[in-house]
Amino acid sequence: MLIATWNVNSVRTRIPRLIPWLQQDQPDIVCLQEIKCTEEQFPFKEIEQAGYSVILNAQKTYNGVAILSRMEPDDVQVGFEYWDDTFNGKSCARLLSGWYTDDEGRTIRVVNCYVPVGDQPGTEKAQYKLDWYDALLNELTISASPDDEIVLVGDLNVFRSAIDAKSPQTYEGGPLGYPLLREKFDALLKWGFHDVFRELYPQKVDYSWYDYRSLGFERKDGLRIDYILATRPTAARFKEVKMEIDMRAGEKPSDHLPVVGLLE
DNA sequence: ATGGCATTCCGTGAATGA
Repeated sequence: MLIATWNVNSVRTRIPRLIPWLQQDQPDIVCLQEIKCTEEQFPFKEIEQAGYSVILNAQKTYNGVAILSRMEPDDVQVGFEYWDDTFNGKSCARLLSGWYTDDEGRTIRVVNCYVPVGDQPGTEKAQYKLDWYDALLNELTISASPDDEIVLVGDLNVFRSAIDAKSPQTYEGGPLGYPLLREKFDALLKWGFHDVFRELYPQKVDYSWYDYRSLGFERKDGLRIDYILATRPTAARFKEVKMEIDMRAGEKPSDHLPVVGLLE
């Protein structure tokens, strides 16, 4: 089974890249972030015609997450159950969970996250990001066990260490990499998640995002900020994780590329 | 040291992103 995560930076704009990719790779479960549209605006027709069911936590203009799947979900949780995800008085659509049963009858909980980007450490936006991580861990602590089959994926907006950045000096100490933020990420690992890519490939240098503004892709200057995390029993079944670098090239790419895991 | 590109909207520049 293939499980993918992709920050598409507008699902409507990305349809000409998304549909051929779905048809070619045939991922079984696809978690999208930054769909940037309401449910009414969502391109159901094209995606359903490609053979996918859709669940949504949608929002006008900003954020928004979706899970596409070749099988129907058994259950859905839209957003947080135990926290009000609001920033500057506006409700944010950044979290969506679905439960899926594979051919062998195993049910997996898939948690799709679009973590706030934040801002320089110490700012209000940075605090919202740290609070978001706390709320996510709280949800899991209440409603799940590290022995469950769980895959937590998405744009987690943090790079773990120097190996996850081409120019760590550019990004170190900024919105995506400082000690307090990494403590929050590490708390997920401590709870029981495994960074599947890094555990499969301890030395591999691969990035999931390249800045549009500084022509990061052309300079091969990226960050690994999109992740597939899994609990122990599930992590042990991942045989491969691939960054789809070709999707960053060509016409109208997202600034993020799809990360695809092969689950046996 | 700076800015650069892409996306959205009751838009014609501002806000947001990482």
